[in-house]
Amino acid sequence: MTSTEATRVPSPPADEWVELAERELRRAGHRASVPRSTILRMIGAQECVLTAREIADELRAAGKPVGVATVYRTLELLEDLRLVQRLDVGGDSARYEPAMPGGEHHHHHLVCDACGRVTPFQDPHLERAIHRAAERVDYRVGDHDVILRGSCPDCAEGSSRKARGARS
Amino acid sequence: MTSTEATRVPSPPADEWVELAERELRRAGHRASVPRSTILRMIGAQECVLTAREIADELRAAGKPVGVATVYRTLELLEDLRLVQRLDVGGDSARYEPAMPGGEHHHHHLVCDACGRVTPFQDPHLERAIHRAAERVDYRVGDHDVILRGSCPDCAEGSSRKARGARS
DNA sequence: GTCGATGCAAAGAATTTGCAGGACC
DNA sequence: GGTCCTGCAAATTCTTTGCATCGAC
Repeated sequence: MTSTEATRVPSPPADEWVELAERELRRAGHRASVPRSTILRMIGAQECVLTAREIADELRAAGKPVGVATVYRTLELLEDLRLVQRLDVGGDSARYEPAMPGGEHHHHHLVCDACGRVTPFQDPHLERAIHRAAERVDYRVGDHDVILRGSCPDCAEGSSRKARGARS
Repeated sequence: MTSTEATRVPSPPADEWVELAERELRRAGHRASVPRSTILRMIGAQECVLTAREIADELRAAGKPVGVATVYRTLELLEDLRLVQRLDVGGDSARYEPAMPGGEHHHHHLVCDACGRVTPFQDPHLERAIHRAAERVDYRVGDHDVILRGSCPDCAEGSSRKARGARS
């Protein structure tokens, strides 16, 4: 991998994130319940973006059922504390991923139009370009989302020569 | 405005777009119906991004009521033909805006966290950075969405010194 | 013991779909 | 005249809320 290669999978903090989240939740005056901790561990363990339903389903399958409402309420809490990042890639439901409130491990996303796969990636050049762009607009910019859509390696294979053209 | 200033409101093609859309729809084997043309004109006339509900409501208010289902079906058609761009900014419903299939007039969006306003902007520098980034990943990238979130000029005014900090 | 947190089920909201009748070519 | 298109209403899906109960502090 050369220095111009975008870094794949920015490897989230996992356990580190879970502890941070529990600490921040407590600090914000919230209680530590079993269902909540279960959800936190599930989110922290996954590197991919999850929907509320996926979280609820996987926890049920794991023998630790948590009500869907609780999942949504927990995600809302975490989003307010900037501990999860909500991502709307256009599917039916919103997706969530762990985030560091300070912005470390920040990254962008590739979305496959064919299979729906979501792949995170980091790119310092792009990141700088975004910051510069943010200075040129008249909004006071805080966050940003960048989504590149196309075909993932697996799906691109099957339709290699169609070359629908990369429109801007 | 200096050369480093991002261009505000990329002024969409309006009538030009409506004609293009009708032509392309016909070319794709679809019929020209009254409700459909009405929707096309509504979309083409707006420079801001609209939700399906907004389109239906405004048309009803204008005395040209069109069923919501028809609005959705028309938007789906247009999206497939790349004549509208769907935008998920995180609200309850998806937003749509006219687009040129070739990518002309392509732009990005500023979203106000406070009032929900969506402002389009163009930025050639950012655009180039995105294209370069797209070459560094292993997806075959076609489209992209860039959303900068923060406070619009009006909303920023009221909370000027809070400076919650631009996290990356 | 108090008050936040949970779960279930009902409520809401956005979008899709089935179907009978009407419009376009 | 055969299809495609439309509108309405029912169906789906995602998310939020009300409320009685349970559990953390």
